[in-house]
Amino acid sequence: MLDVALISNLPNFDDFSRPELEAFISQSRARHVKKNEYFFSEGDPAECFYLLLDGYIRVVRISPAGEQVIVRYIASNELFGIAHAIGRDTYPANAIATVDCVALAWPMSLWNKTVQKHPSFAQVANSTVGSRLMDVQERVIELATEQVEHRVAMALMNLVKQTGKEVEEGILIDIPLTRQDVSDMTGTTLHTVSRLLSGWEQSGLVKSSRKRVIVTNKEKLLALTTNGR
DNA sequence: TCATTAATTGCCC
DNA sequence: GGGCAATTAATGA
Repeated sequence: MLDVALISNLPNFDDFSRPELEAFISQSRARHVKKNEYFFSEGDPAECFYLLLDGYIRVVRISPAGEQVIVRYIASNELFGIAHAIGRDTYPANAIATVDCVALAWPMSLWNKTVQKHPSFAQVANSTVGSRLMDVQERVIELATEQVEHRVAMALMNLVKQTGKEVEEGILIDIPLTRQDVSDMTGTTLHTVSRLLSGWEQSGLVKSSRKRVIVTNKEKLLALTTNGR
């Protein structure tokens, strides 16, 4: 089976034997979701957990004021929709395909069994939950205390880490990314983001065009994330 | 080509 | 910095 070769190297499956892995995968269903369509919405019953094979997903919540907030992006080979790992039976946010995506979906009823039987899987699940929690906490502090310029620089660096792709001019953030998206991540407005990016483009830190951002000077951008004032 | 969606900029708070 | 409006640019049907 093609899928086995694709994922057998992931740390999630270190302690699966080949037949175990094949059996596990045979219980999943491949789900293709087109750009801008939903894997699931906030509050939906958490019927499945997923492993993203290809694409990028943005995790979005709607604030009480009705504004959309991009909580994070999910890249390929990450688990998502793992509501049971945090003791929920509904999904805590919307998961929207940023580009065309392919994921494997397992019925949530398999979650407990899998975690109990396979420490490697449990460990990846735990560290996924843990590092996402850390991210959220860091961002709450950031939003409350840091300058906008600092936050935007931080958001771009995180995207570089997750989705960065080497190109001639620098590192491309490999998802369609609008100014609006960046402002939804950093709690600013698209205007401010546009102005910041224009300024950075002038000084040679980034290069941007419609839905595309290339970081041309990672060091300087990184410097903005550490002092920022 | 036209309609839609994104991005920029200037002005004011 | 944010909000708004006008303008321009890119894109996809």
